[in-house]
Amino acid sequence: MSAPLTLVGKGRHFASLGIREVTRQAGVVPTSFYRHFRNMDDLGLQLVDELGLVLRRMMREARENVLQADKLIDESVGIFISHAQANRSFFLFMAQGLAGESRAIQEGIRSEMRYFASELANDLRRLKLVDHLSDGDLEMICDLVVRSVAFSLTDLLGVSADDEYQVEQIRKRTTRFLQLIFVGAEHWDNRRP
Amino acid sequence: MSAPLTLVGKGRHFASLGIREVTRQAGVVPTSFYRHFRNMDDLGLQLVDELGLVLRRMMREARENVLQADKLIDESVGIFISHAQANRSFFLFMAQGLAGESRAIQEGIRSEMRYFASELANDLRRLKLVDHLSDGDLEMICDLVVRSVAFSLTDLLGVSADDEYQVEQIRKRTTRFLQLIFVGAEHWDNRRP
DNA sequence: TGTACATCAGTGAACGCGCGTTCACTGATGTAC
DNA sequence: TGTACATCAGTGAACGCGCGTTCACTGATGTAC
Repeated sequence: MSAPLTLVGKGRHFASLGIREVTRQAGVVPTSFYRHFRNMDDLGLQLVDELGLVLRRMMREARENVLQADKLIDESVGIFISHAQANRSFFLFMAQGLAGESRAIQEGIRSEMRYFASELANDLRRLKLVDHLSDGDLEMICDLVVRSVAFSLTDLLGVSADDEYQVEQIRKRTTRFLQLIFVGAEHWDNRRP
Repeated sequence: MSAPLTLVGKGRHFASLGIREVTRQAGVVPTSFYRHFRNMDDLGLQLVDELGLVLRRMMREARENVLQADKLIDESVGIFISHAQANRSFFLFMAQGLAGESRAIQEGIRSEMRYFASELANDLRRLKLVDHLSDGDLEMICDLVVRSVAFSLTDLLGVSADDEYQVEQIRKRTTRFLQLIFVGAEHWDNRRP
């Protein structure tokens, strides 16, 4: 299962991978593929499941480390970036899958993102940071946050992992995006009386 | 050149298209491909150029139709959605290319988005809506706007074009995203004194 | 403890097929004199 | 106006190759008695 990720990490698109290619990378005969997966789509879906685990691990780490509310954004973005670097191939796969060929994979990734957004909403409620917002508005705001971060992900995956200057730029920019969104959230109820 | 777009419109991923497949769709013998393009990447780059034209046309229409500042968001989102529907395949190609195989295509699409963001910044300046923002902050905000809209695009392309209910949901949601961002923009200077 | 059997990941040969790319070609259209 | 030539999109046959998938197989590991 790590073979396709390796190939994706090397710049290939998941949609263009073939069974022989994947098994070759895995150092195994093509026939073995069918012992584990019905076809490439099936493989993709299993990768989405594993992606879910990676995201949950990331979320847990964020929860453990973000203690003060005022550092929330900075810390979270930092954790996100370090996880994205550590699981580059996984996140590349995720970015590709969002506009991918298989509707099922697309849906899987979307649903991971929705889950992520709803967990974020829970956390913000728990921290009592968003008492003035309705559930619907909070959900919308968390969705926007997750999307912005996901888009930053594609920036991050576009630059070399050890280009520290660029990575730092992306970190700063993402942080500012989130700050802006939260400034909007603070003043949101004024707009919808 | 419209043949690959047709295939993308049918749910295929550009990265998985072959020369024979494209020429077959175009109703032409495979050899003819080489009269026009060196390879699939070359084709992709030419599509990016054409995509630029589509975006510019959309921008022009938005400029002509958005006269009152208070309707700016509603109108722009409406125009965006109708163009996205009218050029579905083009925008699918764009969404795919962002995480695609070819670095050159990726860069091309990114640069279109940057151009779009900077034009938006100009327009907002011209309308005197953002006098309190520094150039850097304005640029950041416009970037976030463009990204949010681009992400909504992938939502839109995921639903059937004639599912009016879903399209309307996406329209509303995108509008709210932008409203939130602009509320944040209004109060932004408070945060960075 | 030893024997018999089930399970299952991986093997290797074989298949027919569609792929990208080459080549010399045709035939329509535009250009020069 | 008519003739000669250049340009260029499209043709069709051919090539070698890698693809997905099938099949009967091997050999290691776990389980039952």
